[in-house]
Amino acid sequence: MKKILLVDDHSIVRQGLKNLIELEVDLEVAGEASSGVEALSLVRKNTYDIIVLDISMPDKNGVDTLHDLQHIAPELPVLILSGYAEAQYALNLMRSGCKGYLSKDADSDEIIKAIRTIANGKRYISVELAELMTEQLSHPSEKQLHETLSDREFQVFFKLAGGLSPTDIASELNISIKTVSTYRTRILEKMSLKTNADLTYYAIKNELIA
Amino acid sequence: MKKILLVDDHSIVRQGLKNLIELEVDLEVAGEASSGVEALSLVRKNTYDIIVLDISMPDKNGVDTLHDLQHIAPELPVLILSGYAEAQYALNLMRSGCKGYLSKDADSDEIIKAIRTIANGKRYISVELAELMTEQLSHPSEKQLHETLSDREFQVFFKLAGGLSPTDIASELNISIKTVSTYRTRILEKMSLKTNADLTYYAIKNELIA
DNA sequence: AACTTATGTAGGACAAAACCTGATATTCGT
DNA sequence: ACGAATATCAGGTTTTGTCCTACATAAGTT
Repeated sequence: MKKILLVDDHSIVRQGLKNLIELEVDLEVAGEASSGVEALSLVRKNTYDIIVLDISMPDKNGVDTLHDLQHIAPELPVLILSGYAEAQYALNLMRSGCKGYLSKDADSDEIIKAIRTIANGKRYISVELAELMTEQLSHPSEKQLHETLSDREFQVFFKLAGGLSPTDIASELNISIKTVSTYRTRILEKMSLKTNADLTYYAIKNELIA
Repeated sequence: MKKILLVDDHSIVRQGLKNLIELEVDLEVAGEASSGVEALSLVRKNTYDIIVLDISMPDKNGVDTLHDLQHIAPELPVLILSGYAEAQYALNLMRSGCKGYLSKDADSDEIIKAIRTIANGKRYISVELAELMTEQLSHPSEKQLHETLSDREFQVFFKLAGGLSPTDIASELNISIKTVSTYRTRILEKMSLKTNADLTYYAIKNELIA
């Protein structure tokens, strides 16, 4: 009987997972936490075979929680559940030591399968994630995404993220708009992003802009 | 027996809600949809007493779905479930005609209470929301910027902030790009902002997008 | 009722940006 | 030192988007 710790700030989600899990004879929900802090304290007190962790929680997000878990219980395997299909998040998390990453809209079977695989000490890689990883292998890096940018690219990235138009950027840097456009393409490519809004998003989340 | 239609792209969430609901003798889940499109088609075919709608869904987000629902079934009351912190959104959505607004981390009792209240033709206002509204009433001048947007403007604002191109938006809403552009101008004007990046920034800082 | 403002909608002219493609530099591994 | 990879730069073409204008209807005011 594998003991599972569920961590998600939404009780409905926990409820849903619990239900799924209780249909399985070899799995049981041995604990629930609605926050990262609570999760850490449970892990200190009890033993579990696997922890299912939501990445986006208010007080202490999944990323930080995962990070701390690596210290207090490095052997405890973690399955990350994500609300979004956030691509590169996944890779960062896998590198940070989680054993699997699934989007919340994965179907029930896949979730159960992932839990079981991970509880048995293996890694679980979804099809989407596998694709992403091979894609990333073509431009591998331990660096932060934006650190792989060249000097010039970073300049442009920064300005685009701040909402400057290509025209303005071109004139500030004394280069052609075409050039700016080329950099933009490369930046998006390197960072696996799609739109300027993604750049802004990234810059805010990484505190490159206030 | 009140018939409920659940709309959420995460099967786990539906599962969780279903469980809660099935403990109540007077409520039953009469349908489930995992997307806005599916929800609309179910609403055309069957009758329900209430629809519980997640705002953040991939194909057609809750804002748009709510908008369409007002046309095909103006009498059908809607309870919006939101993943994000209540506040911001709520007022816009209430104006757009939903009968209640709850965050997903509301506790079970509150969710059931909201469903029941709304299914009986009343509005459900959570304590937080009520506070917000009275606050608004006492200082009407201090409206959040985005609350001054019209229905349509808000739809477009949301999409622009998320990085959708005018072309995409036009096609999603079945209006001309020119119209989208007009809305954009009005949005920027009303909010005293300048660029799309500002919109993204605003949306992130105000937790309209995660 | 007359008048004003807000809203939803586009057309056309023009401007801007994206995309594809290709040319020089520059840097780096071995 | 030399070839490979990376960075810097743009032209041409096509796609997109913006801006200004306009109009009908709804809603609100005097």
